[in-house]
Amino acid sequence: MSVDLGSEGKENKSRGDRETGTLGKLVFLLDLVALADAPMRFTDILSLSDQPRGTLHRQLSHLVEEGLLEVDRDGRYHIGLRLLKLASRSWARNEFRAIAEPHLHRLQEVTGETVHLGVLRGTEVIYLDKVEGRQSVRMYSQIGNASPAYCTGVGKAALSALDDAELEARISSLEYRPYTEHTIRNASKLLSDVSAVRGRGYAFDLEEHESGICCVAAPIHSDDGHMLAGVSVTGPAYRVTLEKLQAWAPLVVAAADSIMMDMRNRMGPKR
Amino acid sequence: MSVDLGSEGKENKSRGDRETGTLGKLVFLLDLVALADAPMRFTDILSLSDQPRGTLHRQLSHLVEEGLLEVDRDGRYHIGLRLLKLASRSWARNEFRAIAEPHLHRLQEVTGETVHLGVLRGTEVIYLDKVEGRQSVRMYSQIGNASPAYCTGVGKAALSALDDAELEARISSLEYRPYTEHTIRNASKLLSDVSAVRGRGYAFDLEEHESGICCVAAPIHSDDGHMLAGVSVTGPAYRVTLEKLQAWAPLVVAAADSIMMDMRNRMGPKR
DNA sequence: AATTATGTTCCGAATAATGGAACTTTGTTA
DNA sequence: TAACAAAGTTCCATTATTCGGAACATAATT
Repeated sequence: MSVDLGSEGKENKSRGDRETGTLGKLVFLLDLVALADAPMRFTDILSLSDQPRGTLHRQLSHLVEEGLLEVDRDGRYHIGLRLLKLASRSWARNEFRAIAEPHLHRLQEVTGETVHLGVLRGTEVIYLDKVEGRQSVRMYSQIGNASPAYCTGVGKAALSALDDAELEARISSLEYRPYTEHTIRNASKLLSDVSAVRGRGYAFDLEEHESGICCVAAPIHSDDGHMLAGVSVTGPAYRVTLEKLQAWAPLVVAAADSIMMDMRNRMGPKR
Repeated sequence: MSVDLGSEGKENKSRGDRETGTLGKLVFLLDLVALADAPMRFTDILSLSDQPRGTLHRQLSHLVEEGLLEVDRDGRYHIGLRLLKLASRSWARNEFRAIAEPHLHRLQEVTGETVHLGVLRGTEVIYLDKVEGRQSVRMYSQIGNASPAYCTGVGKAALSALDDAELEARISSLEYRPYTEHTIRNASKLLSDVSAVRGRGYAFDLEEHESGICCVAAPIHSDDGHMLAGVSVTGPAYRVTLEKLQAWAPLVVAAADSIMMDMRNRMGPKR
């Protein structure tokens, strides 16, 4: 049996590209509805999708019929619960997540801080799991969340496992949005940081994504380099100093290595 | 602003119905992959979907292109992380969930047992949130989970808010699978139980879905009856006696009422 | 009540999905 | 390791669905 984390998808289409195929158009609408800052009504969606009214109306109707979207009494569209059902089911059965879980807990206990597991998809990190201390609050909040790889520990760790050509290709045409004053702002800065990560075997995020939040992260990758991920220990800057992060680094790397080991074993000897 | 929980979808199609429309066929495949007991390869899916090989192959390819499915190196299909991203985002912004959250926590603290929030969809309950005590274990596990309404507290509570005609229509052609020896096995039994729930204002689940697990639940519904949901307090039978459940009932009902109140306020005076 | 903004339905034309068959790759057996 | 079988992929004329403009309904606003 093999680890059930799929390979990475195709390149991210630039947003400008017209979505192709019937499905592409529909998924574009799902994204539109899910990522909008506020719930949208028919006309709001109409103005964002350059479709004729009739067409859009039918597309939305189909999505609603299938339970992928829902419309409330005010005519506002929301992602349907059917997607939650699908996602939760697949999350629960995700083999990679299951393998990593005990290691995440161990890491959490040793460090006392929050532990994340994230997977690289293109230039985004999607968080697969999160283990916090006592406060059982909002565990879900981070799971499924997507963040740019260039400003997160897990992201930079995962990027460090790419070869130069692939790395270049991914990060050259990126928009480097400055989340904080410490956020990396261009490809060359990122390249040098990633090469430092390669050297020492782990990555830092020193308030680069969120002010006051730091982390150490180590890369996880399958033997064939097809799957890239990372583990991290995260905490508030006032409590988590650079010294502490450095002290934890070996533990994080060890956890990442253990996860890789378990994956290899689970897959059996072949390949 | 209104509560952002959509109305219920169309009736559940019986599984035998051939899915109609391009989207319907694709979603059917998503379900197939997500609900399968074990990961499936191309041929496995082929044998379950009565499509020609070429057709199925193209359909799966499209789903993979859009990130809705992923294929691992062994050719096994899995739900793509894109769905996790969509679902997590919409969950985080779900207004109904957000409104209910503080009430769930309060209920958890008072009772010391696990609290659930579930929404009725057809004859299924989909859990929207779960609050546990200290044991931080697998909080996620239940969220997004779907269970039959007829054997869960939340389900029976939600059903009790339907009028007779609607209730009849939903539960008459149901398959009553006996999960435990206490599971309700037919429509008439369910009807009488639901009418008891209507009388007292709350529902029990006495080991009807899972052996050793009991709960009390109270109904939540929008003014127009378009949205049906429920809150419950759940625990192991050895600790949670019928007496305790009865003692908690007023608290659960009060929590449900508070949630309804907050929803009304959030929606503003009109309607 | 009149008017405008918003949402829904229709139907010929345009486009994308279909499915059988040929082809390639991967795995199995002698 | 050669020969065979099973699994997976591509191709393309046919068929079914989607497209989109315009007419039709329904709410919201003045």
